[in-house]
Amino acid sequence: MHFGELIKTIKERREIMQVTQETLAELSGVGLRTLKQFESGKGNPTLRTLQKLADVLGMEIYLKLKNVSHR
Amino acid sequence: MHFGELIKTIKERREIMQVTQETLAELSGVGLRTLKQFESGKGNPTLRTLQKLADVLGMEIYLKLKNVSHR
DNA sequence: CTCCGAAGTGCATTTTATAGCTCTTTTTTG
DNA sequence: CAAAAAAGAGCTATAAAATGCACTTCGGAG
Repeated sequence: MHFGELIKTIKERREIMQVTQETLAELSGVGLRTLKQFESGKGNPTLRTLQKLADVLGMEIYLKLKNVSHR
Repeated sequence: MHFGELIKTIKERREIMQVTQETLAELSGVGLRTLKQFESGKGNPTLRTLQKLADVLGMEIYLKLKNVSHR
C-alpha cells in the first residue's frame, strides 16, 4: 500500500467506526493536530504513531512480500 | 505485526537478499545511521523511511483488520 | 592471534514530526 | 437557511527522527 492508500484506509476505518478525529485522537493517545495532518495527507507519521492509530481501529500493520511476477 | 517483528522482518529480508546495511542504505536513499539504528531496535522510523526500505526489499506495507474474535 | 568487513554506538547538527491553541472552512443536522 | 459539529490550517514550541563522521565491537577467514 502506498502512502495515500494507508491514509485512506485509516480514515475510512475511522468513519466506519463512526468515530471523530477528536475521539480517535483521545483513544489512541495521538495528538489531534497530528491526526488531522495525517488524514489530510500532510503528514509523515512515525511508525509508533501509526501503530497507536491502528491499534484503536482494530487494525494491524503488516510487511509482506510483493508479487514478484515481472509482468 | 508489532514493532519488533517489523524490524525483524526487514532485517531478515535484507539478509536473505544478501545485502549489507550499507548497500541497502544506498539503494533505498535512507541514511546508513538511520538504518543501523532501526535494525538495532533503537529507532522509530517515519512511514516514509520504512517505505523506502520496504521498496528496495520488494516488500509492501499493509494495514489490515485484526481478527476481532474476543476469545 | 590478527586482519577485515559488517554491525553497533557516541556526538553534534539539521530537519521535521508531535502537539496545543486559535481560527477558518466544510459538512451535517434540524 | 441557520446552528452545530467536524475537519482543515496557521503559528509556534519542543521533542525526536534523520544523517554524517569517527570510533568500538563482533564474527569469520586465514
